[in-house]
Amino acid sequence: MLNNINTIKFKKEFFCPTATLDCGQVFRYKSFKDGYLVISQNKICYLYSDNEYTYIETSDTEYFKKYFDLDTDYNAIQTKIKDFNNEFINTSLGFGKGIRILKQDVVETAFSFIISQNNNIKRIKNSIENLCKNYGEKLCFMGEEYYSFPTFKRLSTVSEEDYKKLGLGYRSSYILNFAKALTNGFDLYSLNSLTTSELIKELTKIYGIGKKVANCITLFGYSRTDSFPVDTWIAKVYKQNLFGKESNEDKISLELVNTYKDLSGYVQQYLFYYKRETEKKF
DNA sequence: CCCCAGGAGAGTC
DNA sequence: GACTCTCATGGG
Repeated sequence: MLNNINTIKFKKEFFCPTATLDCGQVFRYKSFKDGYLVISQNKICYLYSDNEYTYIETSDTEYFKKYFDLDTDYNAIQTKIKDFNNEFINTSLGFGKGIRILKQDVVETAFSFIISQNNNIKRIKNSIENLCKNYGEKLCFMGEEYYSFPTFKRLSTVSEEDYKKLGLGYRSSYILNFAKALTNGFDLYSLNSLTTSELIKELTKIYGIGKKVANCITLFGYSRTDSFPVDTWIAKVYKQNLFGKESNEDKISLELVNTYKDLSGYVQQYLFYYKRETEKKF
């Protein structure tokens, strides 16, 4: 089979590989040559940039054009956010200027963020990588081996003990339960007609998915930018830098969505990336 | 030993 | 509805 690799070229100003990958929305990427290999489902691309452009080399050009949200005008989005005249947020816009919100597969996103709870990003990456290595399909791109994200059917046949051996801890039962539900006909794709709040309500019915993870799934898996996931970093930035008064994470999320509406997801990512990059300890 | 990490479920009131 | 405790696991 012949895999033609094409190159997509895009202005670098609003598309920075590092900012887009390190802002916490995605876990399957690794350094490669002058950039990164980015993997989604069973697809892969080589992402890198020079002084002026960011390049995507892949044999799935249409998939990654959509994945990297190349039809959205991030300059216009930043302009709208600036109208709120919040000094700290505006600083974060400059810091994370090259962030783009990825349009990821909803099933992969759901499994990934179930694993993410009460966990750190390094361990999350390792856990997901281990899932793919053990239960995904081995593939090859530019001489590099990589693994597809496992099907939920495959994941439904793994034992809870084997998940624990991968280091998934108490999340093992969540993963197994969710995989079985999908195998039994629970269809995440069919929920796309729901509003964002209806979606969150449905998602939180799943054992192991709470408000925060549900907001990540609606934002990154369903492209609902009227979502505002509140994790430890956002709770911290809300209190310390936005001087918010709420202390309950669910209330914080509702307040921020009520304020930023369809811009919520963008604001969330700019804030998360800025706060974490300037204060993280590793 | 402590605390923390992109939290959520179960129990209590 | 709210608060609180516990849940694996690795790292600082």
